[in-house]
Amino acid sequence: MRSSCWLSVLVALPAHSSHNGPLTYTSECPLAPGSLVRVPLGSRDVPGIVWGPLAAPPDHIDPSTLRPVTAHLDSVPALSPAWLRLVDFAASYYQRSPGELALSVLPPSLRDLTPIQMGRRLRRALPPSGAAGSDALPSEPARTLSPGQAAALTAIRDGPGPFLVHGATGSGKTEVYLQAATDLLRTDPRAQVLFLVPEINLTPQFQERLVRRFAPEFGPQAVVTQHSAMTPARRLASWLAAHTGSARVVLGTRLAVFASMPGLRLVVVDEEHDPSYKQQEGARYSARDLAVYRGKLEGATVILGSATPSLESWYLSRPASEGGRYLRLSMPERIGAGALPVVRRVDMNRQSRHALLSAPLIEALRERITRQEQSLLLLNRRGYAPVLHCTDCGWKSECPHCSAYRVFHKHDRTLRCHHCGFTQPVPRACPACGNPDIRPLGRGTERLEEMLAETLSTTLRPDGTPVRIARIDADTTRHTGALESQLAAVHAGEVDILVGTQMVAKGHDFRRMTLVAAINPDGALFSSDFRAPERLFALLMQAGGRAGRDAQHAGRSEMWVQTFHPSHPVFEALKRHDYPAFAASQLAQRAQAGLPPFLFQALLRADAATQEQAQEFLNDASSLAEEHLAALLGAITRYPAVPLLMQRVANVERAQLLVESPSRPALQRFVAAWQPLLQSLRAQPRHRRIQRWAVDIDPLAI
DNA sequence: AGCACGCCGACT
DNA sequence: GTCGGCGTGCTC
Repeated sequence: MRSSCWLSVLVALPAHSSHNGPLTYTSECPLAPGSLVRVPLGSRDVPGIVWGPLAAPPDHIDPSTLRPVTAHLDSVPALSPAWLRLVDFAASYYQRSPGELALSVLPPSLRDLTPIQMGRRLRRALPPSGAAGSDALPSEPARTLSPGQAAALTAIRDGPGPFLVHGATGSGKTEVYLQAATDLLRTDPRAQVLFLVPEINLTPQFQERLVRRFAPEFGPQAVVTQHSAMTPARRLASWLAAHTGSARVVLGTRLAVFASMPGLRLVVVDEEHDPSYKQQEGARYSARDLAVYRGKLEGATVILGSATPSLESWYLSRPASEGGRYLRLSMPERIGAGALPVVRRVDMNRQSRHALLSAPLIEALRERITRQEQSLLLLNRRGYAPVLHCTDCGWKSECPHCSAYRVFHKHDRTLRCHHCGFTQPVPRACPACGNPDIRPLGRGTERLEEMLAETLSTTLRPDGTPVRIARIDADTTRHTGALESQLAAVHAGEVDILVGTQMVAKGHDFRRMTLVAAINPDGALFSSDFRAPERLFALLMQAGGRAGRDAQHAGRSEMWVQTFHPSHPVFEALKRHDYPAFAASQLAQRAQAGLPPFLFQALLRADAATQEQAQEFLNDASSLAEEHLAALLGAITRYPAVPLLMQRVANVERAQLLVESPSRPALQRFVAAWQPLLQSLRAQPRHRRIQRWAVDIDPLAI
């Protein structure tokens, strides 16, 4: 047997290993780019992806040391050139090795199975869909479009895009996506459509709707889902269905932006402003931004949709005459259910000093109970109280491992760190001075639920039974299925007042809910995070959208905001449901302060045992850039290393260094040239104590 | 990232 | 005398 040709092959070596490009192997027969193979690497046998044929082995290497490809997974068709180009772009843009990125976005079974196991797996046909029981769902016909929807759909059919569909909750954005998709699926029997959503378990209604709409016309296997929480077998089956073209519609989370789809014609990014589209570890890619790039690469239409777009996308959708690159499609009217909720601000300066619930809000809750309507109270802190403190010596429940307080959870009497998980029983007396009088400080959802029960203990429902209060947060939904069953109870009308964190503000329609109240949203107003107001506005708009979607209750539904700053511009804009005005004022501030989207940012982050070690590494990296990359620094601003806001987590000190530039290409060139310097710096004995370092391009928080 | 090779402490 | 600690260094 003789090996007659050379191949470059991607393997999962990280960017900060000495060589991170494709490796060269020999093969008896030429293999197409995108073929899945297994190759020897040191003493291991690892999965690889054929990058391309090589006319001759690279000259820096002795050809006789080259090793042959071990196996070819020929039961799986090769990945397309377009897919390889997407991976190549993403790897270079986010500063990772192409091999590491490519292998990390494929289903694990594709990496782990040998050709024989794969062949066996493929013969044992498994229904690919994650949407089990789809045939039981009644079909849903296309709906008649409002003028606004029809105009948006026409624009999407005509133009190349990308499109930013801006429409309030209930304006019918989804129907526009569905009809745009239906068009393409009907015209071209090979066409495929990709729907991206922030969190799949928060949008079961969306998933059902896709199945009801597309399964009757395009077959029960036409819709598949892709997200990382699926079992390996299902994930593989879904991936293969998309890869072979048998699935026409793929619904997935950010990972699905890398779904292999040979017939991709349309990508929809729903709730495009949602931060979960940005991967927060490993390759820190933005699935929304990659979706736009992928659309351009493959000639597929891209639709971004939101009621509260990210300021980046909003700015990119300014008029083309001003440099905009997306086409903005606005759908202002709320269809069917009618009016948007009335926004009411409660000035907490006029309420009794430590009241968590203002008197008018309590009154409004009582009214809802009388009318047998539901209310939702949002408080973004789980647990009973965020801190426990000693009235005598001032001790506070700090976490010994993190720069954070441990949260008091009353139901199991524990102090828990929400960052590292460190949990202890609540001490009987102050650990510092022995004083038995230790008290909770501040309020979380658990305490709100308790206070509410006390406050309403004498209030009865019309049938004479007590008020039913439920709480949904990360603590009550720890077990699988718990979230679904609790939401089902709310939908079934078994709950009068729902207390929850922001996890209940997303995705769900609560038909009988006529009151949504933000209990204490002020924290975000004066946060050091410049994106905090944007996130607050999106959250409150989205939360308000939960209310009154049922025509029967429309017009009576209200969004309440308890605040010490009732005239703050965020709340003024919210009151008018005026996202464009809010965006305009935020953009003006961003432009003046020199912040994104008017410039581009990258973070260099480092973890070490001490803050000094971490910062030393970053500042040395900065000096190294000064020394060696002077020619690239023209349009670049570097800042000194600073501790992260959450400085220490699980005994690891974290620091970061911000780099920014008004020019994205200039920032790219600089960071790419910096990378090898950073690797050599990390290898120096002086920086041996650095535990991890990473580059974050377009960071969401600084 | 793995995994081997390599040179120093507590165990059968 | 070995088992094993994790510090450097290489992987086509």
